[in-house]
Amino acid sequence: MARGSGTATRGRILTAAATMFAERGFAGVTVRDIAADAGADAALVIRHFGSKELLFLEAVHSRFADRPLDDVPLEDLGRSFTTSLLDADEATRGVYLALLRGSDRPRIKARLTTNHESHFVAPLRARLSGPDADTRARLAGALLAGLLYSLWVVEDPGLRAMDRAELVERYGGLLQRLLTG
Amino acid sequence: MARGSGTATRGRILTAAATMFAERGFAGVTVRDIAADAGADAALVIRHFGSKELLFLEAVHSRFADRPLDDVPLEDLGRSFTTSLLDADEATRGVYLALLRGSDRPRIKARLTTNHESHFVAPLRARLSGPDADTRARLAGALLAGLLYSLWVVEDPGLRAMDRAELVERYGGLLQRLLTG
DNA sequence: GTCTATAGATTGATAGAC
DNA sequence: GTCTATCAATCTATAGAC
Repeated sequence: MARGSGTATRGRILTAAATMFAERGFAGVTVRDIAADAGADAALVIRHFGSKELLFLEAVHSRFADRPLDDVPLEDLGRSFTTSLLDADEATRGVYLALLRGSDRPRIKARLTTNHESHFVAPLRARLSGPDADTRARLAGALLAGLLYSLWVVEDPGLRAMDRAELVERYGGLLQRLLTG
Repeated sequence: MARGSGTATRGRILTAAATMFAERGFAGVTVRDIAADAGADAALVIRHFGSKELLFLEAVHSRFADRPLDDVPLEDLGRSFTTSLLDADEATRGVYLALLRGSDRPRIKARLTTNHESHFVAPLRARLSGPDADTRARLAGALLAGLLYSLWVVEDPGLRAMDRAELVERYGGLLQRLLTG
């Protein structure tokens, strides 16, 4: 067992925490809930991770596809990235919502910010060039975040009912125009 | 005093609640806090409003400018709407964040959804025509929400540091292209 | 209408035995 | 490393006197 990886119980707690936080958010889960799910004791959870918030930060990791964009032609980037976001699985959505709704806590907000940067802005900027590459990537990040926000947080019924291919074509097309004007 | 408006105390509770919820969010304020700020008793707060959540829903109203768009030429709509959002005051931002972070509660999420519809989508759709007016308005709503999300929730430092006029020009210009392609 | 008092439940976190 | 027991501090909401 690797150094610092702790016991099997620690691993079970981490797994339980990741699942439950993604399903019910930070406030919706108690330390006791996690302990019960992991077949352990509440005191042990705190002993291993220090606090509920530290456990949250350690357990919850965004899982947006790491780098599915390297092989994509530059002119397909907008639609391709949009597609990959729409294909995000339930757990990924859950983590996103948990971070969002827990963002009144400074450390959770900080995590949300770095996630936004590393998952949305950075991958796009890496494919762009020119003096305003950073600006375009950030504007594109805002654009993409708006789509997820509308679909997953607000749950705009009109957007949800929209044909997926048309959504990719129109929103992804708009993104593409921003990236390679 | 108008029928149903209740007492002066009721009004003070409502005012205190609106202010404090906007500043600290739903979870960050207790009924006791509100009562103390209103110079009343916690029990009275519940007696008047039934529950903390009902008080929240009654006290918190989004204040995005109601309809500043009717006099705006159609070709300036994108930049104009973007500008008005960037000019939102502190209290408006607070309400938006409180709704967002409280959206794990079904009734608060419902409020967020209707606010999104009435403040972002509906005003734009009212100015559009054609068979896909509704679709374009909803996509535009997502776009705008993404900007607020990036600036106010994620607080993307790159976007925050950006020149305001350039932000309006680029993001508002993109919105304009979506509205009147 | 307003208050005191308190129920009643839950929470995160700690102390200390084993 | 794991558990029992419990602290100590919340919180929302209610009952009932005035």
